[in-house]
Amino acid sequence: MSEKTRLDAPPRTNRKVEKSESTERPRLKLSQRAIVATAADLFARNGFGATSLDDIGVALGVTKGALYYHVKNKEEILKLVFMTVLTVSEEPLRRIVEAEITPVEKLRRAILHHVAIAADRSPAMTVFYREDVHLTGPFAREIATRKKAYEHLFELIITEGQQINTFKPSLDPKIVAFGILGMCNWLSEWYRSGGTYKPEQIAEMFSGLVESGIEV
Amino acid sequence: MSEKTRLDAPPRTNRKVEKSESTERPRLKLSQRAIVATAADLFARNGFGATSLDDIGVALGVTKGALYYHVKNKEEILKLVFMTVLTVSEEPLRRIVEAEITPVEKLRRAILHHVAIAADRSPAMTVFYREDVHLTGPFAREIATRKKAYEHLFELIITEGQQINTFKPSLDPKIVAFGILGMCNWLSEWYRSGGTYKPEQIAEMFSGLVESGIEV
DNA sequence: GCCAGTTTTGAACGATTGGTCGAATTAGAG
DNA sequence: CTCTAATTCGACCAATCGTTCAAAACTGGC
Repeated sequence: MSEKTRLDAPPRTNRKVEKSESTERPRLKLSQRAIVATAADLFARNGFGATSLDDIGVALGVTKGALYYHVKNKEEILKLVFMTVLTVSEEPLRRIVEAEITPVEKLRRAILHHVAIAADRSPAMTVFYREDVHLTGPFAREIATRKKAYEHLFELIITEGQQINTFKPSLDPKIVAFGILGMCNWLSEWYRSGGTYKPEQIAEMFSGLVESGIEV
Repeated sequence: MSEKTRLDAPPRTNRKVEKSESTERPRLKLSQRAIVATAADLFARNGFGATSLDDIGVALGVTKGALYYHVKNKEEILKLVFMTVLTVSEEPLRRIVEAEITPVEKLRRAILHHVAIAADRSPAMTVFYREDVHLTGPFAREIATRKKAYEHLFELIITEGQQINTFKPSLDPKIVAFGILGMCNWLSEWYRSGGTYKPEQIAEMFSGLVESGIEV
């Protein structure tokens, strides 16, 4: 934690609770993978700027100096979080768009795909959309570009559906795409695993809503 | 700016450009209102944790010490940003829900209301949904509560529409409400004033999408 | 049980941060 | 102009930050 702004009455949360006799910490083997996963969690919960390398180290049961053996920078950790999201997102969606199925079916699968990621990889997804401000230089531009490309794939599905007259031609594909993406991305604000619905069920409801609307 | 993490090649953006001969700065009269507005802008662009009080001072043409005459804390600034959002959001939506109009019309107006805020107050809205992590104590809880209440109002509209058989009874109002809110809130990620559409047009497209769907 | 390579420590660094405060400045009323 | 209160300055503080690095600790193969 180590919040930047501390109030008068410092709400210090007790860290390092487990200090039993011999076995000190869980101490899963340190690796770049573990660092990124833990960091994603902390970044999502406390924000990138308010998460110190100390925090990440403590969460892993390790000194912050040790992190630098596996990772170049704090920013590199953030970059790796972004990369994991893109890695699991881009390819599958591309395959859906290129598949030989109806636009309706494409849209359905695309929504399921996106909802599933937003739900299952919730921390990384949250970071992906909240902390892009902290990326700098060429990488920031690359992320922005690939994000746009991803959104464009949704747009393509809409456009295709309009061309074969399955989707209303009056709607602007870009706006519709943004609407759908917003609907799905917002999951990371309210979805908690173990809730009433599983990601597939939510995806189905979203699909139904987008396809035929809410009116009876 | 003053990023916490600096890369090897520091991409320093030139601040303090305007340094003409006599008239030094725009120097609008300093006030709590001005501080909050400027801070909202900076928080939205660079994040709360990465925005220093120095940054806010510079943006206002003032030393950071001066800020403390109008404001107690850095966190109080953040609190005030949150309050401005709630101030313009809650009351109008409540009036819409309580109005004597059809649920369809309520939903239409609610979407317009929400889209307009997300578009017009973009920076504050961005902060509202990105930086809630940095709130602590009772205020954090209050914001969470009022946020939930706001969402619940959307839910109410859906439920009402289902009861008079205008909306499909099969849909879960909560999920639909979250979907609509996500669609609208996502505006702050892509909407830029002066773009192709005005907020009212976007709201209309969203309404049409939600009401009758995308299929022809 | 020794050795080389890998991994972690722990202390230190320079920079920046949010916050404080008395002195200096400004503004307005009389 | 004068006096007072409101406002701002500018220097300062303690804490925390990301980062570095030599030394220590651990590791597996021989």
